[in-house]
Amino acid sequence: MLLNEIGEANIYKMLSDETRLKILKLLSSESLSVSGIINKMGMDQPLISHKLKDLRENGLVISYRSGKNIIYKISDDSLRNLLRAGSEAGKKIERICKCAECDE
Amino acid sequence: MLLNEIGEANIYKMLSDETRLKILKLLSSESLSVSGIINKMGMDQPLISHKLKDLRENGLVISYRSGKNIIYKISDDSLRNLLRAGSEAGKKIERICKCAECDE
DNA sequence: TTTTCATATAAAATTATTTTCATATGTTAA
DNA sequence: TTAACATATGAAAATAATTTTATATGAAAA
Repeated sequence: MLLNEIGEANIYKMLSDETRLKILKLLSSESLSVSGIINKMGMDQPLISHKLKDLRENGLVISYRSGKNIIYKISDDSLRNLLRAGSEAGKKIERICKCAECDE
Repeated sequence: MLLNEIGEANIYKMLSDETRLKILKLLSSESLSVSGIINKMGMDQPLISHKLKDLRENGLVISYRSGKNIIYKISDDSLRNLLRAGSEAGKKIERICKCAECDE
């Protein structure tokens, strides 16, 4: 991951990975520990940790320790709006593609 | 580019590339021919054509011929909302990163 | 009907991302 | 202070995306 450049495209890059996107969606409704996330996602611990690192280093999530656990939460409400807009657009585009000539 | 799977993450993938993002932003305010885009972007023709193909095959833009030229336009208004939400979130996250411990 | 212009495409070369595996670190419980 | 737990990290392996170069296609003008 290229961490040095910060910018809008980076946010999209973070969301472009299915795993990171799922994690962020989980965190958009509740804060969770790493093991909480691992459970809900059913994926390997190091993979989840790497994805969390990506999200953290790009500022999309924030973490803090609570006893044994590290809790992750979404960093800003504007990301919830972004997720909404993305899922809106996703539906629309999907419909467009069903009829038209994209992918041909 | 993996074209077979369609989905939300794909839209984000399209926007995660600076060049594609710039093109889409251009097209969000006006329809343009390929050469129009090439001029505004100052980049090589095959590169732009490839990026347009990505965007087209993923349903984010639509094209039609007009005389000698091929005109590209954004496929749906929901993408304009998405771009707005993305740039909002971008600004917020940038601010968060300026203070906090991301990227450390 | 050949030439020109605008755009697209294929294939190779380059570069980046993702995943996995092995291991390290730091906190708490014993 | 050792053992156990939760999480992070590094490095290799696997996979994917981007860029470039060269060439093809197809519409329109000559």
